Amino acid sequence: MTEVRFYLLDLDYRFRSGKTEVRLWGITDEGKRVVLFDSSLRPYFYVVTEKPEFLEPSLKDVPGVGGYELKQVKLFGKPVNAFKVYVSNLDKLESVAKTVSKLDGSSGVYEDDLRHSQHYLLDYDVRPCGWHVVEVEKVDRDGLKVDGAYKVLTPPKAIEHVGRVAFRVLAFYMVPLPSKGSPKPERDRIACLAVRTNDGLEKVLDSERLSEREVLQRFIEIVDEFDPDIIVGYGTNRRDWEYLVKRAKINGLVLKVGRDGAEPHRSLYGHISIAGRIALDLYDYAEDIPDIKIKTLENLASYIGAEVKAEPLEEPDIAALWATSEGRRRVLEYSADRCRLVMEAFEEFIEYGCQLSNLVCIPLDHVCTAAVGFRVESYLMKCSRLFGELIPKRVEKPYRPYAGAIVLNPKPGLHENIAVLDFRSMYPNIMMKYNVSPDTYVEPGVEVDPEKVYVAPEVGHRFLKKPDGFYREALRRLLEARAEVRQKLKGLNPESAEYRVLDARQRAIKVVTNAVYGYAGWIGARWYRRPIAEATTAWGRETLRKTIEYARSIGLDIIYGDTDSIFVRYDEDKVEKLIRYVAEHEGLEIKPDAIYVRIIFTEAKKRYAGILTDGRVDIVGLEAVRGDWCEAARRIQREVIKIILETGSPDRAVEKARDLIAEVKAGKVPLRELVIWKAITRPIEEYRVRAPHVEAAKRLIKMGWEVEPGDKVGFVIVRGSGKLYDRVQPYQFVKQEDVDYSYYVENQVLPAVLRVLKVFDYDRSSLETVRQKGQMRLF
DNA sequence: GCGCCCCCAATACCG
DNA sequence: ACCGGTATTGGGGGCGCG
Repeated sequence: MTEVRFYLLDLDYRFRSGKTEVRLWGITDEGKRVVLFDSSLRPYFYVVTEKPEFLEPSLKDVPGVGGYELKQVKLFGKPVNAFKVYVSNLDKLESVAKTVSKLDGSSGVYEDDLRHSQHYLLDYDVRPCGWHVVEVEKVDRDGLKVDGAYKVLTPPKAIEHVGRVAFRVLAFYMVPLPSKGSPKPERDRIACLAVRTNDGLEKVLDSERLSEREVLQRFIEIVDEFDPDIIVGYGTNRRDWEYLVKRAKINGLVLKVGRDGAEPHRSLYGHISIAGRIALDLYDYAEDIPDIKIKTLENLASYIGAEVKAEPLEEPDIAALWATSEGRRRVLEYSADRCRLVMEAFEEFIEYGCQLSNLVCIPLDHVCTAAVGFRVESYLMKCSRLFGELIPKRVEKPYRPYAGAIVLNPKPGLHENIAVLDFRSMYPNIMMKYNVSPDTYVEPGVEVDPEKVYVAPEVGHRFLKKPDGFYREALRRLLEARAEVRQKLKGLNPESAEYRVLDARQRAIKVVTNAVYGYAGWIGARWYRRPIAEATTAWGRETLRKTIEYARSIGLDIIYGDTDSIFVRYDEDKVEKLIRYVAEHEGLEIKPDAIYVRIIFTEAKKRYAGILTDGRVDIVGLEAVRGDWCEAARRIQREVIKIILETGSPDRAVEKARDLIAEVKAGKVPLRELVIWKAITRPIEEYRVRAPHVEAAKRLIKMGWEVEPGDKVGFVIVRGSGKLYDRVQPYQFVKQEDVDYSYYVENQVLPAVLRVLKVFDYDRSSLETVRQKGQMRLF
């Protein structure tokens, strides 16, 4: 018997010699790559019953049931009896559960909808991207690409951090050679494949110097020799892995890159899995960053501050470039550069990814693709075990909207010295304060001593004051963990490795904390309870109203407010007084978040721009920060805002605006700045209207390009007659001379600029005419 | 046939 | 495949006008 300390990379399971065997893929504290086999968890599900003695005889007779035990568990906080039913053959679990659910005396089956590996993570003290200690015995298991294989004798135990894990990381970037439109693996071969490892290997496999078969062969060999723990790329879940697998097949090869010799495969959740390794797609990372409007690798690179060295290429140009030796050189350079960017972005991401994976208990490759709701849910599932809560099924419920937050009408104009006061984590703290939780909710009609419940304003939902609800406990753990991490951060050097880890940890905790309220109101949630979300926003509105009322009563001038914030004319003493009041009377923390030296409000809510004490300009909600306005309009609006905020003089902004507008009018703007990007949100045939971006998408599709929901299409408005949708072209096909500049002036730049200038009583006539040498020049 | 008004679908933002 | 609140644009229909 030996003791092994290991970091868990990934886990999967197999049916093997009559048992369901979980495979834990990890790295030991000695840097050995290992796999641990654990067959101790028998597949199971629960059946809830009111009359166990009535259900038991028939349960006994159900074929496939391999034992059961009666348990006291909870369902939405309500104690219930349930049999934990073991099933010897995992494949039969579904059908056995179905049979059992129909037995007389059954009040429903639970947890039959969880995968075996999920049960393993829930029931054992095991977390992905975390360290564990385990008692094992060495076994022989051929054909696995590991330094050691072990049988688990007693289930692993999570332990505190042992040391840094030194992952072996391989980045790759594939360039296909499309013949028409989007590249198709059945038709179009690979041009080149750039590979790079974090121990210094850099290679571009060129299908001109080698054959495509040799390129793929070499790639498989590199994976085999280097034996990476993580393989990372950009757009790999959606395209590259499937492409490589298919091209390999066409070339008579099998893309054996798994540590068990298997090919990559698509998992139940949509991402690509590679046995024993983590397949990461940084596209998913980019998707999580709202500041990146168009999710290209270049934009991700510039977001993280990485330098793009090779000239970006457009996919339609690849084939033509590949035909010449000079062009080919450029493609090769491009792929190598992109591969480097993938590796740099990986470095930026990995700490956060691991922390998130560990926190919510979803393996790293899957946590990246998982939507926020599922991350929260996974966290709650792990917490639910501490409560003896059964995990509810996802059941379809009708959508019923409910009231949300308050937004105040701003006072339009230019204001000076404005402080923004924010509630710290308002919704999570409200949920904790009033014990808002699925298991403390008292249904209408149930009689309870009014002293024992909190009653939400406006909506009247009731929640037991005691005991602590499941959400209260789950949120408390998050808030306390974050506070603890932030405390530790204070004493650390921001450059240190430990700081980076802990900072990533606190960011991960924050993301999950802030999503719990939204989760509770999501009809797809296992723990969906509309009254929970409804009560939370009701208390939120009440809290903000009371705060505003008090602020006014002490003479603070309120300029604006949204959900959990108020903007007031900064008066230090009064602000202090307000903070104390909120702490004492609401039990919540409000803090000055920012102070604007100057701030502009239009008539509209959720749109303003201000300059901070350090000179930074903040733009919120306006066209300048929207991805669906062309860059020219955004840039000119940004310029106007900047001048007004820095100088306080709208006049000067108007002058500058005239010049910039004249440039657009004269066509002195790069085409790139005229592209309008809009997302396609559904299959194209489902659109009921002829919108410009939809027409642009249709044109792309006609030319062999794939446009799927979630993709953004870039289009330009060209000269001609008819509706806009008659004059729209995908930007790739537009020549500068065809551009309809007057559209851009009238419908993009002027609206964006006037939005701001109207606040100062300018209208389009102030921008329209430019007096020059005594002459009127009209647009 | 044209301009005007209103409504609606669609998108992206804020917190 | 996280919530509700919000602003905005462009399409399209109905209406009056002559």
